[in-house]
Amino acid sequence: MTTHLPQNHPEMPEEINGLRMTRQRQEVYRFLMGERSHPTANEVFMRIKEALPNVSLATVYNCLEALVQHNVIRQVNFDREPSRYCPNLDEHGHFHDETTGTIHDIKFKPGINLTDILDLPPNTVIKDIEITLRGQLAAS
Amino acid sequence: MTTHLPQNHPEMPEEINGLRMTRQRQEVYRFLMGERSHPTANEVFMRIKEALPNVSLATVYNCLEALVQHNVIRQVNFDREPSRYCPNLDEHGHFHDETTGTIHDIKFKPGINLTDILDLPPNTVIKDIEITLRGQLAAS
DNA sequence: CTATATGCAAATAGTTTGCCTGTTA
DNA sequence: TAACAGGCAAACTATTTGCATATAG
Repeated sequence: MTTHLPQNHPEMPEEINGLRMTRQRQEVYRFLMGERSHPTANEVFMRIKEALPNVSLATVYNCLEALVQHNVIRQVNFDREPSRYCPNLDEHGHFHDETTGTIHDIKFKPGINLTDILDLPPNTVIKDIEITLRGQLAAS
Repeated sequence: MTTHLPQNHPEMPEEINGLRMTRQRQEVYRFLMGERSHPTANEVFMRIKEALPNVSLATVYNCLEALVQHNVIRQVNFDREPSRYCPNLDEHGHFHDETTGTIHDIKFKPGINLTDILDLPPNTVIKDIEITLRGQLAAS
């Protein structure tokens, strides 16, 4: 039975996409990688406090922003609700099930290129696309 | 030269989609209908103050929410920025040009049904779809 | 030793709420 | 006259910032 966590996770690289992986960033990243629930900053905070009791919410925000800026995770926004974070870097959308409050990744059907269906002005450089759906997942 | 606006705009119906069109809601709605710039609540507020000097920002928020709830206008959110409001009820997306800060409606190419390209779970009832793009509109 | 990251508390900004008054059906 | 809408200020909440300390290259 271990009483203390090691200072660093051995399987965690020192850097991801040029971002130095400090202990706090490691915990944030590790937690997100194992989650499909698209947690909020506060949920990440609550969870990694178990491993890092002194971590602050501001640091969690800083870590999340650093990871987003370095394309390690994605930030997902639903209306005016708190931002959520997603480890899935594939191009995909998000479905917000109003009944349960859960969020599901939505893939595109194979062979679909999103820009093909949008009537974009010429010479447009798209940096990011966000597709969010809201509705209900009826019981089958 | 008119010195005062009439109490109500003659061309404005008393009700839209079951929503009673008070003087404040009329001004908010009329302004939005003539705008393609997707104004924020504060921009609406600044503008309709010209016609209604005593209007309050809270009332503008209330009017906007009432209009959104009754499907008279749409609310558009970009990341964590202030909500914007759009009089275009057709299914469409929004492109945020980072260079100018402007927002453009993006139509879908003809014959495209959005749900056709999404790999949705069965029995899903979609209430709302939001597509937002961020990027740059290069000078042609 | 210099830059960067953390922790904490305070500040910020958009939005909402409470309460009282005014208006409308 | 009962329900709803408006105006104002205060409250709320997610997020950011300033600053002092700690850590890393």
